[in-house]
Amino acid sequence: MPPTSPRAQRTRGRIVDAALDLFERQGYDATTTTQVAAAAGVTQMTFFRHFPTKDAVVVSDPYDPLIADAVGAQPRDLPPFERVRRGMLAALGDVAPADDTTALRRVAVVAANPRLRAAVVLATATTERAIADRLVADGVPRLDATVAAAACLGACTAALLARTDARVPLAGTVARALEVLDA
Amino acid sequence: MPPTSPRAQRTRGRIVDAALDLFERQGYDATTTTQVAAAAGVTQMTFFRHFPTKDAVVVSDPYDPLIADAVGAQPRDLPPFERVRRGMLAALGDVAPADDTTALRRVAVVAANPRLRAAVVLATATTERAIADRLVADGVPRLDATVAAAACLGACTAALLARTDARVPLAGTVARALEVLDA
DNA sequence: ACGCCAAATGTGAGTGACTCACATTCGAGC
DNA sequence: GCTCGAATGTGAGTCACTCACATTTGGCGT
Repeated sequence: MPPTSPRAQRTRGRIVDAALDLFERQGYDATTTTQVAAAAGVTQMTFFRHFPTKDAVVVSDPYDPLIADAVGAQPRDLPPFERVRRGMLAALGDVAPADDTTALRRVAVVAANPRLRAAVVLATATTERAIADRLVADGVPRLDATVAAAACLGACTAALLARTDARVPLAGTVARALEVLDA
Repeated sequence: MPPTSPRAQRTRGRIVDAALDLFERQGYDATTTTQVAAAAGVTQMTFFRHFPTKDAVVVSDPYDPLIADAVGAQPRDLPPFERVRRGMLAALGDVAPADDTTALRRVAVVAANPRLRAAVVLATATTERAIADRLVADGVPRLDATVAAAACLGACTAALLARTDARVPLAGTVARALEVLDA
C-alpha cells in the first residue's frame, strides 16, 4: 500500500533515519510524528502515507515465508514444538541481516519502550500464523501448532529485547534462546 | 492509583459491564470511551480515572506472585524451561477462576482484536519478569530465565486466544498448551 | 532536452484517546 | 445535620491518525 517508486523509497529512507535519530536522542514517546516528518523534510501526512502507524517505523519483519519453509523442511515425525525449534534455528543463517547496524538501532529503541514491545508482538503474529499453517498442513492440530510457534517466537523476541551484551550478534542471541528450549 | 472506596468499586463495575456489553455488540474499535462512560452513567474523565487506557477494561492479570512461587517450588536441578513449564501447570489450580463468565467474555473480546492481543502481551510482561527473577535468584542466567518464561507464557496466551471449543474450560486449554511443550 | 501524466506530496479540517487544572458533589463518621 | 475528603464533573488542550481535494514533482517517451 505505501508508495514504491524510487523517489518514494528515498523519502521512506529519510523518514526512517530521522525517526531513529530523534527516538534515540529524545525518546520515542517524547517525539511526535510531526517532528519526525519535519526532520525528514516532509509533512505529517506523508509520514502516514509511508507508515500506517508511528510504531511501524521501527517495527517490521518480512521473514515469515523463509521461516515457515524451514519449519516445513524438518522431519515430520518430530513433535511439533521440536520441529518449530529446529526450523527456526535452520532459518537463522538466511535471515541474518547483513546491514546489522540499522537493525541494532531498532532493537535498542524497541527494547526501551513497552508500547513498542507490544507492537513487535503484534507484528510477529503474522509469522506465528505462517508457521502454524505449515504445521497444520501436515496434520498437526491447530492448537498445538499455534502453541509451538508462539513459544519459539516468544522466546526469540524476549531474548532480543533482554540482551545486554552488545558484542554478541543478533543471530547469536536468537540461537542461544532456542537452545534454552531444548529439553 | 485508581479509586478504591466502595462507591468507586461500584462505578468501576458498571464501567466494566457497560464496556463488555458495547464491545460485544458493536466491536471494540467502533466503541468510543465516551460511549462506554455514558452507558455507565459517568463522564469520559471518570472512565480514565479508573482505567489508564481503553485497553485496561478488558486486560488485567494479577496472577504474577502465585505463578512465580509455583515455579520456584519446582526441583532446582531441572533445566529452567522445564521448571517454568511444570511450575505453571502446578499453579493452574490456584489461579483457576471458579465462576468466571466475565473472564470468558474478556477472552472473546480480546481474541477478536489485534491491538487488544498486543495489550495482553504487554500485561504479561510483568508476569514474565516475576518468573524470570525467581529463576535468576537460583543462579539461572538472566537470558535463559527470560526466554524460558517468555516461551511458556507465549504458549498459554496463544492457546487462550486461539481456542475455538467453548466447552473446554480456560484452565484445560492452558494445560493442553503446556503439554505441547513437553519434549 | 522537453513536456506529459500519473504518482507523490501538501492543505485543512476533523475524530478519538488521553491529560491537566480547577470547580463541584457526594457519602461516611462525628 | 455537618464536615471534610474522596469521587466526579467541566473545559480546554495535545497528539496519533484519517479524509477529500488541490498541487507539484520526477521518470518516461519522443
